[in-house]
Amino acid sequence: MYEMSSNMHGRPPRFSREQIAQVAFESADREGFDAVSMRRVAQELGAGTMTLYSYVHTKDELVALMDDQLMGELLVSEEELARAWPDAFIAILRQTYRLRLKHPWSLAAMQNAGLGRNAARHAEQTLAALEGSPFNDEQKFMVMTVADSFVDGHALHRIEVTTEQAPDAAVRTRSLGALERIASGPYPRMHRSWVALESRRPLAAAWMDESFERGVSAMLEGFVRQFSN
Amino acid sequence: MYEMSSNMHGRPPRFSREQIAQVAFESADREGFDAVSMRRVAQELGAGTMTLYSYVHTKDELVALMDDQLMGELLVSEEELARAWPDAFIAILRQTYRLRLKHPWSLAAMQNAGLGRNAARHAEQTLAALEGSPFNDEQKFMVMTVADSFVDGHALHRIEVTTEQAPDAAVRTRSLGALERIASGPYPRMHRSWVALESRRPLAAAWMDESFERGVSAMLEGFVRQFSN
DNA sequence: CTTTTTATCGTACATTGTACGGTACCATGT
DNA sequence: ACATGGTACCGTACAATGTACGATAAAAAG
Repeated sequence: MYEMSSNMHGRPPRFSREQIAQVAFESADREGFDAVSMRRVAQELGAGTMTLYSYVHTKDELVALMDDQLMGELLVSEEELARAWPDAFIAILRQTYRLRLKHPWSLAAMQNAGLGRNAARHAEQTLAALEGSPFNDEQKFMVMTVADSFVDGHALHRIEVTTEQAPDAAVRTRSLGALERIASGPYPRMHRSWVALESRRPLAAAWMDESFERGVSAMLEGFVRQFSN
Repeated sequence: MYEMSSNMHGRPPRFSREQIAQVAFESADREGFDAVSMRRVAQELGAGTMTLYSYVHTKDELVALMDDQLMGELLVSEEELARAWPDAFIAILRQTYRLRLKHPWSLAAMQNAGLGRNAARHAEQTLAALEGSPFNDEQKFMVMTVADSFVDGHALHRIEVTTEQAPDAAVRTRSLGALERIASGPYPRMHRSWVALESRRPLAAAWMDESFERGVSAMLEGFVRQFSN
């Protein structure tokens, strides 16, 4: 589709789309997704704002490039893929999970991204990691879908809870923090579970990690049984 | 904390917070989450824009009210809760899933919402639905967390795919649509799975539903086995 | 009526995405 | 060497956003 570097017309570009995406990517990591504006990105590149629109039709397209860059970090070596089921598969899930937590904006960005090149490669690799599994092609696809859903959902909830930042948030929104609400309201079971949890510190991170791991293995175990009729 | 209707001072409010939240809620359903602005909501109420700020400190607080209203739709009758494990629990998961699909904006809204009153009630009910299960208190909490993660993640992915609207989207973002990319690139396994899927039409909705159902039961089955050591 | 308290809302400002149009630049054709 | 045409560059402008500020209006309490 694209003409190559021969047969060039007009002024050559100063940047590449990947460069621009990278700057936006790092900006999102540092200042948060909402802080990524066309003006800011352009400024960090030392360019005028509207210059970006020579590289990108719309901001959504820039976001899609960011997402593609992110998914690139998920690609895995061939040796990694060759590991026996279910190790390679679970390793990919863990890596995806870590990536979502490291770049919390990616879950919001995803919405306007579509299936990029690296996302497709990642999916292909995920299917490859299911090679030794007892599933057929359609089942593999479903297991992948379900597992990805769980990974992203778990990351989403974890980010949500973690981002519920310090003490003034409750005041700012005039709503109670989660703990005060549970403690002060008629939520006996929530309270019981909370107490049961408190005896097993540390709470937040380690418990979330265990929850993730158990979720993954429960799901896989269930699928193996379900698809072995 | 709050004074009751006796002992009132000053001008009485024209609206209630719930009213305002409802208008915003319906607006989000009709025009999408991004279309919900303070100006629009105020206009639909027949009020000046800044009037809203007598009811709400910030837009995030309005979003939190919308989320609370949403979670209210999840509350379930006592008879429903009394059903034998795992029926009540699965029923709640299905209902949550349907609600997420019906109000796709809710996943984005959640991010700035925090644990509202109805969300806490919903969690309490979810734990109650686990009453006959073989899990202890801490395990119940984890099963709930994991299940909710899966439900929301599945809805997130499904919305993402569904919203990838018609044919001009690919042009608009200069990126290929998912199908063209899979068809045209080196993604043999994706292609195979896709072919395997095409023989089982209808594709989108029914397959997603099955994927959801299988994911839920796989996960529960796995948890039961895992927690029965 | 006066005072106190609260609701209402017009104006203003900073920030956003991006349409428009002009200018600068470079490879190519003559 | 020069003209041509295509592309990058970017200043300006506009509509829309959240919301701070302060004036005004209204209703209840004294």
